[in-house]
Amino acid sequence: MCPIPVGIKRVAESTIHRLSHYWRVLIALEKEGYKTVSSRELAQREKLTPAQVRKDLSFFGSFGTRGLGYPVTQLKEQVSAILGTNQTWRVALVGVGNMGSALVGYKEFSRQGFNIIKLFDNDQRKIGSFHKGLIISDVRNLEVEIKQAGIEIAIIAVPSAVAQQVMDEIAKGGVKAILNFASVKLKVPGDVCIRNEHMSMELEHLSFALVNKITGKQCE
Amino acid sequence: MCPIPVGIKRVAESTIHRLSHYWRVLIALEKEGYKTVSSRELAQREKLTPAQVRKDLSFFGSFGTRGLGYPVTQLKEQVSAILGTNQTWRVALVGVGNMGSALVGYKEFSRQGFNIIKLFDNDQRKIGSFHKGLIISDVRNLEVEIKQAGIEIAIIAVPSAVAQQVMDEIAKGGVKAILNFASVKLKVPGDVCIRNEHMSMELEHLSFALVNKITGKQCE
DNA sequence: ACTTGTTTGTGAACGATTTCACATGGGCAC
DNA sequence: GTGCCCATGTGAAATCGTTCACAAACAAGT
Repeated sequence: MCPIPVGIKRVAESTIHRLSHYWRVLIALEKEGYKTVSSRELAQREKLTPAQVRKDLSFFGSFGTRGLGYPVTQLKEQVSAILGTNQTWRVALVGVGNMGSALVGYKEFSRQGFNIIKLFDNDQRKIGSFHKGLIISDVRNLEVEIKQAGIEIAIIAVPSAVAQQVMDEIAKGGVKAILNFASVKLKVPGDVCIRNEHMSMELEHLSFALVNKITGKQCE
Repeated sequence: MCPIPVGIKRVAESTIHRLSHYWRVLIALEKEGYKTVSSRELAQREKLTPAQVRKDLSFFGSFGTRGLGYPVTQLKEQVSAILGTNQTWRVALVGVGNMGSALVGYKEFSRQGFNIIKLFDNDQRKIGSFHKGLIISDVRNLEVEIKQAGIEIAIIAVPSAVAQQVMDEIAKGGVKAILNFASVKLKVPGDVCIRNEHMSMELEHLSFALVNKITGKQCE
């Protein structure tokens, strides 16, 4: 909702989101052999305006060369450092059900440095068993085991009814970043950052679009 | 990005999103026995301002009674009609892999009227077999079978590399609403509405928050 | 019926984000 | 070294979204 303080200035939520896009484009450009790239080219690939690209980047520093553009590899690394994707993160996943299992197997997470290293569930039949090489721990030990493993990010993939409860334990465990797949609004301590992945809401947006005959670009 | 024309006026993207939230709250309120609800109460439950709630709703009509508030059941139904969740939708899922399987089993979709009635994959070993009661069709028949089944919404859960290709077939099949789980920007015809579920990007947002020591509320 | 209290609906003010437009400065050719 | 070209970086303007503040309207009580 409100902008995010970084240092003194404030970044727009949307800027961070676009940064993720830039990062992906830069990786692609590097593969394609580009040495430098202009804000125009970068913008075209993401259907944005060149001005937007320059504003976004200039917020974090002066990465380009006038008359030339941005050095691809270098910018890629700088964006990566800003996003924190130049390091690996220790991730715990709570709820090894339908969705949870899929997320454990989701290659892209680990490929980008998000390593799921702990699994939790409340089902006695699952606890103690292995899932894709990881043992499933009892959710009742969340707080302790999260601390021991030095978990930095937690993914909540439990039924909505117990999500808040799980959330509270995770917070007690000192985790400051949470990705929530349960479709409820969770109460979080002031120093915890939570992102919601509300899949049903995206479908509702689509049905809204269909009912109201929204077209194409206007819908994203 | 840009606002969405509904009739003549334009709705903000964020308004639609909040409408989904209101709908959920209204369902809960109805269960709790509320007959009417004020914008203040509604706002509190979603951590918004009363003015925001009134602006959002007033965009679509005049649903409340001054001095009293909004009639819960009636408003719930009106919001539902606006969102298109008062009807059922025929959904196809392409890519019965890790994520795809999880989505088929995701109860909340069907509970809200989004019925996955067709599955597609390109893996010969899967084609023809049953998955949760649905037969898996050959992705090469996408266009035809989608038309035959009268599919209205498609979910793309295939590897990024083939997502665009699948997208094109879906568009040929006449589907106007797409939920995309592949982490690439897809080119879509002007009259197709696409929503992206980029899970890695949410994690990147979290790692950004951790690196930059963003706190709590500022992060959502 | 009149008055009082409450809450909606909305124009106007405000704040945030995007786009514009141009001065600035580096590369490159001669 | 000089001059031209080009793309960045950035204030200023425009657009978009949120909040404020209040008039209008309805309910309830007397």
